[in-house]
Amino acid sequence: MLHATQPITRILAVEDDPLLASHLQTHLQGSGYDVTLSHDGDEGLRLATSEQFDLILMDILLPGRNGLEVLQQLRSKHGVPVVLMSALGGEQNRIAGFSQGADDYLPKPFSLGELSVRIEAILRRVAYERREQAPRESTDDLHFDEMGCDVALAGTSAGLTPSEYRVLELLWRHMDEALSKPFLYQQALRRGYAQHDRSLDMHISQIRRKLQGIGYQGARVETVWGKGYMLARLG
Amino acid sequence: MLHATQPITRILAVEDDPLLASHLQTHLQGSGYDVTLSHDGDEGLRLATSEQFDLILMDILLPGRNGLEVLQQLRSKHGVPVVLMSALGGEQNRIAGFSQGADDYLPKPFSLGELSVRIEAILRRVAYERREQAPRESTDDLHFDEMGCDVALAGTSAGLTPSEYRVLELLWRHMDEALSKPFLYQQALRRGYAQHDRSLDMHISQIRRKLQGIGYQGARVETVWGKGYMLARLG
DNA sequence: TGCAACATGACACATGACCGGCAAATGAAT
DNA sequence: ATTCATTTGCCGGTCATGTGTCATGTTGCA
Repeated sequence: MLHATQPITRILAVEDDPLLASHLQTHLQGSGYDVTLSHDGDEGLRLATSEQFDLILMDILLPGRNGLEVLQQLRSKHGVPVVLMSALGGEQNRIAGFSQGADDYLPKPFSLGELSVRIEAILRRVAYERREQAPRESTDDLHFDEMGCDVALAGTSAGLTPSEYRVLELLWRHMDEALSKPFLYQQALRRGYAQHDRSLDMHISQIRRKLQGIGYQGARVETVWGKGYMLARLG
Repeated sequence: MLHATQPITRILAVEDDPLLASHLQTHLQGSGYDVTLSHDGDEGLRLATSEQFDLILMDILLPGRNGLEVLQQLRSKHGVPVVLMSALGGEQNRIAGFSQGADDYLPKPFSLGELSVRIEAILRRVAYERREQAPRESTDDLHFDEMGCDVALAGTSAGLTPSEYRVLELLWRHMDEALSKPFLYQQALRRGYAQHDRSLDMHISQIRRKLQGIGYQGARVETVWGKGYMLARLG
């Protein structure tokens, strides 16, 4: 069940039937997801590896490369959750799908409601696992509120905007490591970096101001001249 | 398989073919359900709205009003799970059914075993959702009248409309938690959320007005900018 | 050191998305 | 036809975000 909008959940739907694809898109967008469509296996694989998605929904029977092959390629590198769909209801396919690492398998026909329920279940599980694996937070450190897109220190929240949150979260995950502008643009702002784009600088500026505003002393956003930005821990 | 714990699950089967209807009744009663038969669309709709069923099983091709129409009428008020049956196996019909809010679609011919499996699955899912959304302990607070679709405070009722009631009930069940617009649209208005849809805002506006009208002070509907709405406890 | 080229910080403003309220249109029920 | 619930369109305001400009700081080179 989707309660609040996360930093925006992105779903890649790989489905060659235009009618079904369109319905998937409409329904999932109505449920608050950012949906990208692809109509064949090769393009799907390219998108899945080049951009960042929270979940991939894929037909098995596809032109180009079939869903199981794409899944296999994906699993060799990525851990992104994958839901397979297929009209081939046979146990064979189902088992093949799961053994390749699929997270769920929907035999056609299925209802769009059913689809939503499964997707939400998987996203919930993934979020839970991530939280479990996350390094423990010390009490006097920043607290990240994934749902609310905000961070807080000892109860006072910084009032970050979603973009600011995504930037800070990236920096936080790569503590003490310089991240390039192109990388930050791609991962946090979801677009390419152009030479005179000053958006990221604005976000950095705001993040600095807001972190100072709540009196955070644990780390500082430092600029690595000509390279990018880095969140540096302070002693 | 049905639990030993009652209450008995009631199913309404709307099917004009007497032979199939009889088979459905026999089989489902054998599985422990209380089955009511109806042979045309109008009567089916009347029964579905006047009595209370846990699931409705309905043919699409019916004398009187066809299954899709009945479903549409039903969905404007009820959330009862509906399973459609049809000899028309086309994608078109299937998708039409789902987009009207059907919970499942069985292309004829189907086995009675298959039917049982699907019914079980749906009932399980609905039970699960109910549990998820179990209402919180109501103190000496608002009194929810599920049947009348209204809430009251110390005897004075707010005069909510059905939609307003469903929205408020959802917010109530998730007290102090921001609910996204897509979620509220999906759950309370039973459709997807599109960008320039103002209906929910209107309902929220009315709910605020009516709650204030009966002098309710226990909680307030707050807007979480860019996220959705939240019912926040006060005091 | 002095200078040019460029990256960055800071500010103001433009754009578009989101929200509240009103009024009118649509739809369903009687 | 009338009434009520619900949806849609519009206006004005606010917020998130991107863009343009200028000031400041850094780099590299003479």
